[in-house]
Amino acid sequence: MPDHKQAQYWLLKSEPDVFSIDDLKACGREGWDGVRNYQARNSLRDEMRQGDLVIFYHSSCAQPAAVGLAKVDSEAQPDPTQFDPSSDYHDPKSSPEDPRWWLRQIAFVHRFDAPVTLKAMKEWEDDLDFPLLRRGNRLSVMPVPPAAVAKILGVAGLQPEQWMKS
DNA sequence: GCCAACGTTGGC
DNA sequence: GCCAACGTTGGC
Repeated sequence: MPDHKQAQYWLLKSEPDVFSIDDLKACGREGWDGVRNYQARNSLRDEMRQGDLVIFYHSSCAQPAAVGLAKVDSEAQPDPTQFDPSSDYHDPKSSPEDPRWWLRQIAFVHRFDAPVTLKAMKEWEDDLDFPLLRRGNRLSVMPVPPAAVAKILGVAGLQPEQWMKS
């Protein structure tokens, strides 16, 4: 069981062509819909807590990198796109009585002055237990160990203590 | 319940 | 564009 007093940290992947850190900065807050992987769903629905810090990551682009910070800004909500036949994320096997897919509202916090690239992170010791750095990882929502958060913040020129206190 | 086929992710 | 990794599907 997770200790619900303990701060937790997350990484959310987004393709910048679709939704970038600048898009989040512009709108301020966005429902993180369209997640259709059960492990990621479980993180969204069961493990995140309102206020948790999020590392925003750009994937499938020229320079994959952590590009900023956000925070979990709601309790879990059913993802409405699963019930919308016109949506790419429609799931005919799900029902409003027993939703299969969930989302959280995500709020913008900070855009890094310079991205913390995947290339740079791969230089780190691999005892961090950071899922992003594991081979073949495709999770779009994943926990980040505090040591990795501190490293990312440090490379981004931020004071870890300022952002990581719970 | 097994597992081959298939689709998707995502770095390169 | 390539391809490794991995999740899902569906026949049996």
